[in-house]
Amino acid sequence: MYGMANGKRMQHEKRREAILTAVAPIFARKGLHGATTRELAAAAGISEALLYKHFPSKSAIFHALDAMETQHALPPPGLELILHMPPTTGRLVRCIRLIVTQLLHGESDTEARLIAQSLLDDGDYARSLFAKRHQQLVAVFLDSLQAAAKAGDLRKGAARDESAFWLTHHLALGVRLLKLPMPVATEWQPPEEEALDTIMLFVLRGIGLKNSAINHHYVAG
Amino acid sequence: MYGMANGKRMQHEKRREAILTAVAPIFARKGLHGATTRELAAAAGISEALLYKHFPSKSAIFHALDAMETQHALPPPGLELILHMPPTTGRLVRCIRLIVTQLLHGESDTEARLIAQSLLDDGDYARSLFAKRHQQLVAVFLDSLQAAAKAGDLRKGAARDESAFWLTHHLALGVRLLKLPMPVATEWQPPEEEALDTIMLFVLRGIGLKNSAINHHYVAG
DNA sequence: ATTATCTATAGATCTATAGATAATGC
DNA sequence: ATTATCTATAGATCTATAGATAATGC
Repeated sequence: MYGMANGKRMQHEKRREAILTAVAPIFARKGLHGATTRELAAAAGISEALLYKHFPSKSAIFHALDAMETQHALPPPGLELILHMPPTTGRLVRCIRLIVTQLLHGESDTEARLIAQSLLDDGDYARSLFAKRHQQLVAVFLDSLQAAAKAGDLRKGAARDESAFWLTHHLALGVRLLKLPMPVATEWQPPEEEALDTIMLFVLRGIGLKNSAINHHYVAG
Repeated sequence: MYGMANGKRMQHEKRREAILTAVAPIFARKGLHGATTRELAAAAGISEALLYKHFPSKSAIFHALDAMETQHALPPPGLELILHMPPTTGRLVRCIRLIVTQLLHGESDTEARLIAQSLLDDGDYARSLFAKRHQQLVAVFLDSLQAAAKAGDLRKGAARDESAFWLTHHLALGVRLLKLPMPVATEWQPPEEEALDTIMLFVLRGIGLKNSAINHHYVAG
């Protein structure tokens, strides 16, 4: 019984990608050390030997996966739109909504788990993913924050630097990570739409927007 | 060369605790599956065989560790004080500061990692830890929020339910988890005091406190 | 006499490779 | 003829246990 098991033979490059895609949930759940080559091969529907035709070691697969995920990390839908808007309070609100929804709903469990795994390890993956994702977004955020300040939409004492961006980011990421296990790890479990709304208002107030600006630029739901 | 290696012989119960304490950083970093019994024994300074005199399996050690950490989870210093204050805006601010500092500075890397490991697994540990830690605190928080509302210290639209508590909690936890890897996984890296201050102000605004109330009840640094 | 501890090891599992086979492409 | 794939397996490591020894407590 030598030869192919399932009759599907792929080109080298295709197979390589298929492996990385299939293997992601395993690494995401168990981490580099917890995942076994047997599990990885089973998930990819191939023999363990074939894994090693494509990668020299288990950790090479893991790092190739990180690289692929980073490369495939698309700018969130809606970024293009925002990039070409003039800097205003309205753009600031859209920018924040973008960050929050991307982390909260735009990310699969597997992606979120890979971030958490990275934080428990050397952080390389999280760092390069954030760098790639938010490079443009931070600039847009700061521009718009500046504009909001000039328009008089910020309360006294509101921060004008990137801290507001990163607190928004970290809050959304924190909420996302706490939703990972089943059942969820927190008592606070509102339905999706309500959660988004609550977080958005918390953040908009948190960065120092006045009520008038919030009411004008943010529409719930 | 049979017998003792380091000449230290302990009573059963003492040794059990010593094992769990010594083993915590290993499980925290590598997780249940990533840690090997060899590493665990080495960390505890004993033979692998002795591990199995105290616990029936590796995962039993892991769960015993979770149980110990949950049990040892002390109410944060300062809780006692707050419990006996009358519900006011001032108490609300102290309560928030307590949550934030406990997560941000009151928690070792090992403890924070165990939480993250739990979120990647079944979440049981995180859930029971939070339940134990915050049981009293949530009630205090809600009381005080109510009082702040009555005193006219809340802006229009501010939430009156536990969502404010949990967003505070999740933000602080998120920031803490992102600080785990070396180097840190985020571009935003202010010194400790500045970070605390920035987060506190973000949260106090986020839950809807008016500027007057913030200025009156929160003193930076 | 009891018990805390060790060394040694069995058996399972895991990582990685060698060598064979079947599908593809010329 | 090349290459994608498999089976089989070596060698390392891992989990857990058996059986021996040394310290403690009576």
